[in-house]
Amino acid sequence: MYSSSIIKKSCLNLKSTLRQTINLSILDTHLLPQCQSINQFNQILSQMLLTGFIKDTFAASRLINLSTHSTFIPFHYSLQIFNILHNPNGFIWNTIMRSHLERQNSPHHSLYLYRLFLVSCNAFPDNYTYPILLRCCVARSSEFEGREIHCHVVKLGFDLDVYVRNTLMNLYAVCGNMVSARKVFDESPVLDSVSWNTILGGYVQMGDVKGAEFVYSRMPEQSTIASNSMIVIFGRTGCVARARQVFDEIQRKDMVSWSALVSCYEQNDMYEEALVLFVDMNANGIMVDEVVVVSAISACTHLSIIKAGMTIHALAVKTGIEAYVSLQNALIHLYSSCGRIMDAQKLFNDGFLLDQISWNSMISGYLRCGSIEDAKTLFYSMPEKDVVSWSAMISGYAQYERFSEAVALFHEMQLHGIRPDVTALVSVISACTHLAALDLGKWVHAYISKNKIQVNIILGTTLIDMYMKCGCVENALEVFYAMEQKGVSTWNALIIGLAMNGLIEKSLHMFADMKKSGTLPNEITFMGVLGACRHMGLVDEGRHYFSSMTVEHKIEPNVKHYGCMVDLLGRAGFLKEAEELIESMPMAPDVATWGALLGACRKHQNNEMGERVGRKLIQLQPDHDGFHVLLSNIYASKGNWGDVLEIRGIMAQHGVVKTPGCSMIEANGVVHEFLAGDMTHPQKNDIERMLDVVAEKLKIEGYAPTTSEVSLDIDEEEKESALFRHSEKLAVAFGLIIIAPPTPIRIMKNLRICNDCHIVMKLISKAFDREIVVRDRHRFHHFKHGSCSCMDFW
DNA sequence: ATAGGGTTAG
Repeated sequence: MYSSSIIKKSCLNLKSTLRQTINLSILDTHLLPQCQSINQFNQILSQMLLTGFIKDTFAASRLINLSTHSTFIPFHYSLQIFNILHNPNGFIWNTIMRSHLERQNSPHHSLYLYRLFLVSCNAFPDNYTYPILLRCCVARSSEFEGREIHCHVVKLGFDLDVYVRNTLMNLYAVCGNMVSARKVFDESPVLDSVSWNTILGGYVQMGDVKGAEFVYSRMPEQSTIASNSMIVIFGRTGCVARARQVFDEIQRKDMVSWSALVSCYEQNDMYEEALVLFVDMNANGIMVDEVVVVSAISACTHLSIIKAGMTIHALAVKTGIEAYVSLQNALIHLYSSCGRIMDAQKLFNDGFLLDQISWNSMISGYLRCGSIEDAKTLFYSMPEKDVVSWSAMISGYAQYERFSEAVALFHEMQLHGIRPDVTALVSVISACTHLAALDLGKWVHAYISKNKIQVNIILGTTLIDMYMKCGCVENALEVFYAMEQKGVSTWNALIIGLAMNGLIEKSLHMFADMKKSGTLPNEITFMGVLGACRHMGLVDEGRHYFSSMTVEHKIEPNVKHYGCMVDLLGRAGFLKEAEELIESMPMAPDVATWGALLGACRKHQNNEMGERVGRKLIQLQPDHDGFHVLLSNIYASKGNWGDVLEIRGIMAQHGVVKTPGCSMIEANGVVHEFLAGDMTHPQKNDIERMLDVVAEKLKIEGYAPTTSEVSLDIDEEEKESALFRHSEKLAVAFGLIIIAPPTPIRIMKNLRICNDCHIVMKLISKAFDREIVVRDRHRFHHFKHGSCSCMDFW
């Protein structure tokens, strides 16, 4: 029998052997990385449990440290080991708290453990503990908890440790409290490079250029890191030249130095410079990573240079960084905004965890290339829609003239409680303009005022345009005068709008004001000015403005300007001069130019020229309905039914269908549509009766229908009845029923108002004492007391 | 006796 002391002794020997073996062979620092799998780890762990070696705090420390640093060991495993340890030392506590923060991203657990740590036996927080805890506070962005930790630091006497002080500084800086951060900095007995970088980084993050410059200028050594920070803050505050200067002065530029400058250019809309620098960076053999590549791609997107973008994409693939989400997003944005929707779609479909911007840029990409349905499908399948998604979709509808859908979506957006941004507002107002939905337009305007939304140039101009095109000149002027900043487009909307509403003198006056204000007129402005002259037949003024374009403003007239002049001259009866002007044009006259001349021939009954021009036009654009109709009208007015039939034949041959006249009228927020001869309206009986009343009253006023323009070879009575069912007459009858005076009856027509309807509207305005506003495809007619604002010239 | 901690930037 062995005595117990011998057993004890041999056990001790065994233990020490084991300890040495295991300690040296497995737990030694240099051999630790050899543990490569959970199996190997389990072997070590079970050996230690079996031998009781686990109770050795030093060995346990190594083990815990190993486990928390190995990705193949789940964190809860480490936690279990921690829980069976009897007396974890400070090192173990620190390790497990750090692991909670870094691996679990649960800083609150670390802070909770700290409380247990404080009351545990045989272990005390040390100077390593506090940087961890302070990082936890940063992760929770809790300055309050940070202050508490700061108190402990001071009480326990660790506040002279430079690591602790640097972390404290960082905490205050991240929480935006630069005063406290600066206090810690200023009161530090020892400052190392990290201290300087930290305080500098704080100012950079706050966007405090002065603070950053102050720190930078006083640094004992302006490291690359610090210079990089300066490039960043100069870039963010628009000081591009200074950023460049700092960059040039860096002795040893690293990847971030280059990258920061690329991004500085990119953020300041200097996309060419950004790309040049990116190329330069490559030429200098600097490594690139996903961040700088994203900047470069974004520059390509802004410049719409798809080729460079694709080259960079290839570079990214070669570098092996193509899987980064930020890069995927940037590429999707690039491809979708450059019209390569298929490439974008592929990336999008393969993409994983793509951000909101990708969804939005796919939607705008689809819309850009006209795939509205795809955009719509994507829009409705999005997990989350933000204002940008809604705005993109609404403006897409508006751009493709799907105005009622734009308005409907705007309403839907309201129901979802999304506050519209300026883009959405602009789109919906423009939709209102086209739908003549004045009520909604006014509502949107009120919404803008109520919510104090800044009316920028675009929004203001859109509002002016809307009011002008709805015939509300006063409201338009009000918007105009209230605008702080005005652009060319603003003046243009005003000039064109006034002219359109018959206020020619005022329109030309505004043009003079515009010149006085120093805003340079452009091609559109002259469309408005010449248009104004045209509306009133101001031939001399028109000639003057036309020649002033080249002489005074250095603007070459385009086809449209010529067309306008031809129209002006032609209408005034200067047919010969008009035709000569066409022949003198430096560019090929377009269909509209000839069309203007044809219209003039019709008006001045120059049938010889009319037929010549008409035939030419039909050849030029065989599928245009208007010219056939005009020409056929010329024949019809002469009773030349044979030629009328021939034109009809040509029309049938080319499948030309006369665009049906269509008038819209808004009543109580609902837009009603009437087609010529269309009697499908639910209130058709009332309308029918009202038409009879109108006919009665007009007869008293001495009205006789102008049937000569009806080019149908039918008898007079039928002609009269067809004439009396023109869409604008149906609309006005409906308006007389449903809109109570003194509200004007507002009608919008797709074609130009015909002569007969114009007469009828004047008579109605007198006989019923109503104000009627008709907007045809050209301009406005304000009927009041039997006369029209166009003075019968249109 | 011993291991471990902090900052910044595109």
